[in-house]
Amino acid sequence: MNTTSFQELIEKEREQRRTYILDAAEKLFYAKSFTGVSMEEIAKEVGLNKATLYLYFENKDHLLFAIILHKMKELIARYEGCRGQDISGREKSRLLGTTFFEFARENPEYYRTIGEAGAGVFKDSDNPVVKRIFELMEKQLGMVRDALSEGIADGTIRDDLDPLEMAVYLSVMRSGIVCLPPGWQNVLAAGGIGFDRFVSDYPQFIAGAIEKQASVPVAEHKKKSGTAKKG
Amino acid sequence: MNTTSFQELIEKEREQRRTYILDAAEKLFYAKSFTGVSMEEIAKEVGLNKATLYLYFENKDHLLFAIILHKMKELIARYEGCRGQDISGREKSRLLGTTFFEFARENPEYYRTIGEAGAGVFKDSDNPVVKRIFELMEKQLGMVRDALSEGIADGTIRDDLDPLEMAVYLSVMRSGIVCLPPGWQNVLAAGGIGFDRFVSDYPQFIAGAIEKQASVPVAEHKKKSGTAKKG
Amino acid sequence: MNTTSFQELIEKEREQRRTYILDAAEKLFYAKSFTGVSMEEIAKEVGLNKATLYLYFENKDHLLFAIILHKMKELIARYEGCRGQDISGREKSRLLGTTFFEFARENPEYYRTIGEAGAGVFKDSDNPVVKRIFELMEKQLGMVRDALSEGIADGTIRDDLDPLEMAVYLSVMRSGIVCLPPGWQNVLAAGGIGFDRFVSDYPQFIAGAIEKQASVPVAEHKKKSGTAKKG
Amino acid sequence: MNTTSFQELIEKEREQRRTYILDAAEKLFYAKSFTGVSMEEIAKEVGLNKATLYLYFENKDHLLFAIILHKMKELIARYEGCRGQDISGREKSRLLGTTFFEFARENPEYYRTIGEAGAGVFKDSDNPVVKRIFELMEKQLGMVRDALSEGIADGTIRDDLDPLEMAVYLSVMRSGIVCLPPGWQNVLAAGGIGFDRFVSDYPQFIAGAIEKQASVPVAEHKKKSGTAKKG
DNA sequence: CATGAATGAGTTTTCATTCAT
DNA sequence: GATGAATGAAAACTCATTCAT
Repeated sequence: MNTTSFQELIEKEREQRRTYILDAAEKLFYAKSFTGVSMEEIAKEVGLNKATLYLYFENKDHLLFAIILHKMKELIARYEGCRGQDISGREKSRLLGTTFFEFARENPEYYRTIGEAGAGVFKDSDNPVVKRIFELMEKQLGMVRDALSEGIADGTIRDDLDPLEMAVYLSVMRSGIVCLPPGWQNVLAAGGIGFDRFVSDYPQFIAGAIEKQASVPVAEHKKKSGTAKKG
Repeated sequence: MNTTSFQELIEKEREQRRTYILDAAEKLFYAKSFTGVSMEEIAKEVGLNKATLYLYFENKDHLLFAIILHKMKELIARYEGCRGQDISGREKSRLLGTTFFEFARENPEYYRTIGEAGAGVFKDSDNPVVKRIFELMEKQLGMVRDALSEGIADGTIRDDLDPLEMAVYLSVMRSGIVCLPPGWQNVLAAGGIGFDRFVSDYPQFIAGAIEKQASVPVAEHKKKSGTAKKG
Repeated sequence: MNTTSFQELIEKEREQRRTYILDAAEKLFYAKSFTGVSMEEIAKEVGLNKATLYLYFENKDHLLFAIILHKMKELIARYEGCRGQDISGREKSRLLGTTFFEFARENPEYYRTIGEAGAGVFKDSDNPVVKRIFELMEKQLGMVRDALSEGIADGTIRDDLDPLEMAVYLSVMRSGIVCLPPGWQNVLAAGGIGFDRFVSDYPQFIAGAIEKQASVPVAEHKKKSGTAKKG
Repeated sequence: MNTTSFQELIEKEREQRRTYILDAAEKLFYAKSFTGVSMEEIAKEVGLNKATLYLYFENKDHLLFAIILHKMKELIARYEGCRGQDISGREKSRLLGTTFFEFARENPEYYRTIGEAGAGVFKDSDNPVVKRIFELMEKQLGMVRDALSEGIADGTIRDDLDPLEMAVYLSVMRSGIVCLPPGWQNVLAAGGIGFDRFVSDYPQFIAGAIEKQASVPVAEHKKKSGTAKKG
């Protein structure tokens, strides 16, 4: 019995070719930058004619969009893998963070690339692909927010801030870390702190910002007025 | 008595013209983007010949460098204005944060612009100007770190993390916030959280991450299995 | 009884598809221009593959040729409909003119399109299709000429000019009118003369150029020096 | 005494270079067609870099515009040379016609070229250059109309048609003649009528269409049936 | 017959940069 | 010092056309 029709085979092959192109483009974008790579180069890399690329992607922008879409879906899939576990909201949030950093380590140049491509690429917000990207962004943030909401409900996450807001703080932080500009990276290194340690110390740093505290932190004390400098 | 020599006068004029050019370039870069603006446009804006720009700046890149340098110096100057106040390290750190956000609000496009210009601009790290920029980055971070160190010393800042590391976490967070990508900004807005609130809530969020805690946070507990949801 | 063989059926279908393509191409050419329309667009319009078009027309040029051929045949058919009427050569010539303008009004974009496509399309004058077009041009002109000849014979058309030559003058004029460039059209409009009036006044204008005059026109006389202004 | 300032010299040189470019472009456009010539070719022809062309003309279109403008001005200048002569309106109109054909013979490819370029080039009717072209068109037509008006006044031109309308008829005819498509040209040749004769016979042809007639033309009469349907 | 895929050659335009004056 | 002129290199995108299936 023929389970895959001829049509499906054709379609599959086409999809594969698209993937080849995408992979080549991705590789080149990472090596240089989005604007730094020409369609010509990409074409040469895949061994296709420049014009052929336009049969698969209507735009240079759309190449980037496709990459972004792909990566977002992958990350969301991993996030979804974290669902349904019997853990506290706090744990779940941490798990999402770990998942993210794992993903980022596997795609070290991805975030830098889209950061540099700049928001200008998404200018045409009517474009369905751009819309889809925004939707996925929302979905991703929503998953982080949901974990936090659970944590608020189960008392493991602070309840004095909006969970969506916190989700964005966390996301900003996480992507900021994986995109750490070389200047800062150098300073850290000069201070004896490698990038890996920087990443692995992060959960400890952020914990206090999101967990529900048993009691109030040590009160502020004026350096001046205070007789005791430290206690 | 003529205290300024002829040479100095010449020099001063030259400096002034440099500033004119820089101002024009800045304005245009913000309005479009670094790559989106041509030397031609800048020249037209200042009313000079395109070639003349090259008498003041060896490169288009150097225009950007000069802007960055200028802004960094300005911010550092403000940071320095925070020194010598008789406040706790915690307070000082907060003050630096506030200073930063104030500065960012006054230069709303600056961070976006250099973010989009991308790290690629700094490729030539042998260039003395690039080196200088990296030095100032280090200096800036150093000032944040110093405030944190003071806080560690006076017991207002947690002492289980390296202050330099924390300084970078904070910087990442702060610049991430002021460069919040439109996608996330939209999601926040959809959730009823305006950008201003997002910025002003930030200190409350981050406080727990940097302050010294009086006691351990609430322990993790199983969400489901736990009889008590919240204790 | 089956009078049409299988072969003929096939042929008929093929002819039909050719017509579909032609119609689509015509429509698009009129809407934009010959060069402004791509084979891709035409293919999409008919719902066929681009390559398929080349099974029916060896060239993009040949698409235009076929359209021209078709239109010429149609016009010739109408011209032929004017034959055999019991009217003077003068009347017949006028009738042909009316027929032409009627045809032009029904195909408002046709003449503009081929005008813009330019004579360059017919460069390859060895091509049989191009030859055929030239033949039909000749035939068309011949019909106008014949009407004029009849008129010369019956005394309704001036006899001091070669009828073929006059036929070309008339044709030039007619096609010039239906292709009136927008610039002139605007000037006319500004002078209060609409295009329709311009067309309908034409016969009155041209009449004097072709009819046999009973007597010599008023002699030229000096405007200023002349004592008598008009004789 | 220096009557031409340095500025003027510079300006003059620039103008000269513009003219060089224009001449080259004109030559090439005539040899092929407007769309058939690339900026590259033009640049090569003048021995300049492609980019340099854009310093003198903002567009490929503007190259054509400049050529058109130049030619129109030249023709208008010649038309103006026909003014103030002490001749009848009829004579003046004829003179303008002769002037036009002379001009056209000196610029044999010009009219064909702009005809083929098509009205599409003037799409952007807001463009000041396009506007200027339209103005000159109007001016040109106006001059023909004025001659006819004079003729109407002095009784040498028929007075039953609007002079502007007649001016357009004449202009259509004239430009149609100089742009005579090769197909028709061939037919004429086959009939033993060379292009030159075709042009030189034209005044005789058109005379009856514009001159005031002393009497009514010979009435129509039925060719065959003879008895006269119309009396 | 029909088509999906592929392409080579081209097009206009842009830009940072240099150099003679 | 300032500039008008010039340019080489590139870049994104298009299109008529071919060919294997």
